[in-house]
Amino acid sequence: MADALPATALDRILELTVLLGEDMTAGLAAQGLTPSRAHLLFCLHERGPTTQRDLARALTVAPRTVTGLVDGLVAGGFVTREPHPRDRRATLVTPTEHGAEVAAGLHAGRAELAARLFGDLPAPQVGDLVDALDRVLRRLREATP
Amino acid sequence: MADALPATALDRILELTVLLGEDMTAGLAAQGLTPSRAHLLFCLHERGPTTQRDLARALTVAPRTVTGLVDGLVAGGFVTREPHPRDRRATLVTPTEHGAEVAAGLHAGRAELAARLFGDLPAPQVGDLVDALDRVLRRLREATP
DNA sequence: TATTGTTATACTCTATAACTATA
DNA sequence: TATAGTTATAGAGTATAACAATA
Repeated sequence: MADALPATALDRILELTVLLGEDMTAGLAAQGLTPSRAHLLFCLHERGPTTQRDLARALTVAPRTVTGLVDGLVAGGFVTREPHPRDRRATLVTPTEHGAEVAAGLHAGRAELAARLFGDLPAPQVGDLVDALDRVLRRLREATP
Repeated sequence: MADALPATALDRILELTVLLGEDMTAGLAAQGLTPSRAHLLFCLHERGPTTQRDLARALTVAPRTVTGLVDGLVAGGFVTREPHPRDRRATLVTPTEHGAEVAAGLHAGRAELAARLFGDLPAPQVGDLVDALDRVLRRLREATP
């Protein structure tokens, strides 16, 4: 029991991971999205219409996985598959109006959650927290390249 | 762009979530475990031989899910199903010698990871980090009961 | 010949419902 | 009647391999 502080810090982060995951998954489910589909939709929101191939690369996921995710998003009315104007093999996954609104909402929701979690803290404390997390992230990347 | 600091803090935590998850999943996979199976094995390590029913309660998971997880752990030689001494309906999931060793290793690995991430930081800084995370966790629990 | 997206197959995790054996 | 664990079925996410159409 010489130094339990690091272990406590890790415990808190793991707990935060779980709670944050549950919170976000529940919020997404309320809109008819799974985390993976939301990730794809969000990606689309940033990049505009994109081929499935490029989506697979952007999400570091197998092409087959994108087929399934897009199938689900099409069924839910979030995106459509449009023909690529110059490559008849490819399809351009394109957000519908509804999909674009939801994606914008996700973006706003993220800022809202951040405000809920950190908005009340004095800025210097949030700054210190960010610095500490940066250090931890750096160490994690060093050991796991 | 009035106050991007909370958003940055959330970004860091989400990134940490992803990296930590990958790091742990890879470590578990190297030992032939998935995260869910490791969770069950770890639970068993803390409680000793346990019925599947109680495992389902402890992991907040459907009984059927426990059947599948235990099937996998039995196939991997981590646990066995032993008859319950007083209730012939129930089985006591029991770690094998190998399973107990792996579980102990998981425990040690967690402390190691904590040291890797936070061991070099001065104790007061780690303390501040824990405090900040506690505050965030409290807010998350308040809003999501 | 290389690339895009598909079908086919398989595995993990999860859930609900119906069933068996036991309490 | 209630409980423990199973089978049966289902759906999400992921992966690999083989294949079609197109480049």
